[in-house]
Amino acid sequence: MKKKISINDIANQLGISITTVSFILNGRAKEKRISEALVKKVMDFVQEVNYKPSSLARSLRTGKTNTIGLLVEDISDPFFSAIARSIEANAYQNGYKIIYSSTGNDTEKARELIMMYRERHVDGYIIVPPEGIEDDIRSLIDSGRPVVQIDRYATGVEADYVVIDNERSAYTATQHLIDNGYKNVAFVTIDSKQPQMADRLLGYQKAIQANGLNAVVEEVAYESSIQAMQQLSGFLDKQPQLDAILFATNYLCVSGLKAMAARDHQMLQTMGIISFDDYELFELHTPSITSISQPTEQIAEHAINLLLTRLAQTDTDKTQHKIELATSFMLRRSSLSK
Amino acid sequence: MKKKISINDIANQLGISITTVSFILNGRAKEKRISEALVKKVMDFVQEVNYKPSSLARSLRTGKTNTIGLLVEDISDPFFSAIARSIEANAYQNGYKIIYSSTGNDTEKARELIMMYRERHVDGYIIVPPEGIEDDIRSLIDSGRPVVQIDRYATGVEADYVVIDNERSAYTATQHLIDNGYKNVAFVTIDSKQPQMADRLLGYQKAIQANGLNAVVEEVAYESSIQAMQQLSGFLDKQPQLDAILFATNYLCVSGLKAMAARDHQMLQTMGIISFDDYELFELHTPSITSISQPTEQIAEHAINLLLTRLAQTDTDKTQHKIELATSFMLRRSSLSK
DNA sequence: TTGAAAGCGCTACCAC
DNA sequence: GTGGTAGCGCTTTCAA
Repeated sequence: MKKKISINDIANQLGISITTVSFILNGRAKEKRISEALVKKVMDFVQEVNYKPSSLARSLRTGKTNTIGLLVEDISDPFFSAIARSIEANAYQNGYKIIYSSTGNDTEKARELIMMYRERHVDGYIIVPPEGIEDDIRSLIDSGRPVVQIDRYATGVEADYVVIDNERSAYTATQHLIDNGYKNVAFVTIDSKQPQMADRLLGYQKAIQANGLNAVVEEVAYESSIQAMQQLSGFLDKQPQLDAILFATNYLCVSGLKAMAARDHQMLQTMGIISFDDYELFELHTPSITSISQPTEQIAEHAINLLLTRLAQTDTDKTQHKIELATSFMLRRSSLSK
Repeated sequence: MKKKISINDIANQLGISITTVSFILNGRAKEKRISEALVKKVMDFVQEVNYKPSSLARSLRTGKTNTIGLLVEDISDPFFSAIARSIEANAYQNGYKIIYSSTGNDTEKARELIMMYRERHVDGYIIVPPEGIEDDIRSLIDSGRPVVQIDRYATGVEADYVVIDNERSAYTATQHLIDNGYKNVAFVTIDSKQPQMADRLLGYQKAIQANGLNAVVEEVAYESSIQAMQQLSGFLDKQPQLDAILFATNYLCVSGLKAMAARDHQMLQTMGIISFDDYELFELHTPSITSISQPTEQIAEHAINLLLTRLAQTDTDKTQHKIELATSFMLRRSSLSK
């Protein structure tokens, strides 16, 4: 099979030095004014023996691995896997490979993973930061490794980020429910102080306040779908006056739908429902579920572009780029007046 | 920050040779009978300066990168992302990192990706093989790189694989529909000759035949959800006698559900429906959708174990391991007699 | 028990 | 225009 041919072999076979071969291979032939004939000869030979430079040796020498570390909360979540898919496509187009991991939103695990990536000499990072990871991100930046955060951001860290307009989206959704005649709108969220959730809460609260209504907020300590369903079931019992719910994430909404379906099928028909993050089958649900859809492709594109730009520039630009994207309101049945 | 300390620095600081340091670091102190005192001294110092060996240099030297290449059809598909998640967890536990890509079931792209992985000196491969990739996989195996295929397998290649019992699952599902009184059961599949689809078709056909019924098979040239929906809509028009459908994949089922919902909401209630691959919201659909659920965790576990075993053994064991797992039949409303 | 030194394959500085 | 050669940081054989 492939006898693992090296640059040395090429040079020997052709009776020239490896330096020359290296220059030609790296497209610096012109610059070094190497004759066209030689260039062609080398290129042809390289083709013929199907020589591929060892990226390992190159990386060892240059310190660059052309690898990007992607750290999401959970790769099996449709929102994150959609982003992963776009990032991957973009990265490969630019000669970068992705190595990924799921943090499970666990700070310790995320910390370990960052260490591993560091050891592996990952060139840049795209991270969905869990709480408490601030110092690690800062340390990455300080040592010259670019980091782009997505979906949320660590507070007090000067790292680029790409997020959505959470407050406005929540406000609009809440107002929409109110406009459709709902008077007792609850907000079901997770037990987290991270900015994306804080902003969604804020948007909800502002809309409720602007309309002189009462805010009802339920924080779910999300551990499993079943446990969340139970908590939500209890919540529905205790708040019989509710006529609408805004869910802060799609998996909370799914748990909520299950809780309602299990209790009382009628409730599902009359309750006003909106979910953050779209889900393919929301459209097919009865009633179809209105959602706030995040532009996954745009998020991925901005993130990778930001990162590639930083990777390309040699000087360490300290300005922090903050990108906030708009969401799409997917209007369906569940939020209309009943 | 971290001044990138090397094994040389350690040796210098401690006034010993790098050989000794290397032995200690690689746990060969006993074997080399290095004094306890020295070992402790070195370990302490390593701790203190937080030294991490360069995996790059080590890889260059040893030829091992502790990286596994994962090639799936589409990482944003819930089935594949669930598998990816499990594989990742397992791999990390064993000191391996994952680098992944989506092939989009495109042979050319898959081929390129395998080349890239090869250049990167990936130690082993877990692949969902598209059609026409046989030679590339064979070449990988021949050059001593272990490959485990999942979900399907390239015909005529002696590479390990982990799949499910497609024929039996399809047979059981079809028989279940017939048992519930459906007489005109169609099979909706994709335009592919790959073994997993061929086996599902076979199971369906055998069940139909065993019951003396007529087989109706529709092959969808899946390009997009919308296009699939249109084709299925036309199919439903042309086959008004149908009373049940077995879908070969979950995305086909989703398209089918959309097609039915768009045409005639009544049809959704009376048609017998079963889908391959479970989908979280199938349970919440009205009616809830019966499905054939694949054991993603088991698939991932077997795949990674197979691979790690091969990676561990030095001799090239030529016996091909073929693992066929059972599916779970998720009985819900859509397949019961109406 | 420990150390010297040869490479793994490549890039880039400096000579000619 | 082309070539010698010094490393990048590590493992491992051989010697002491």
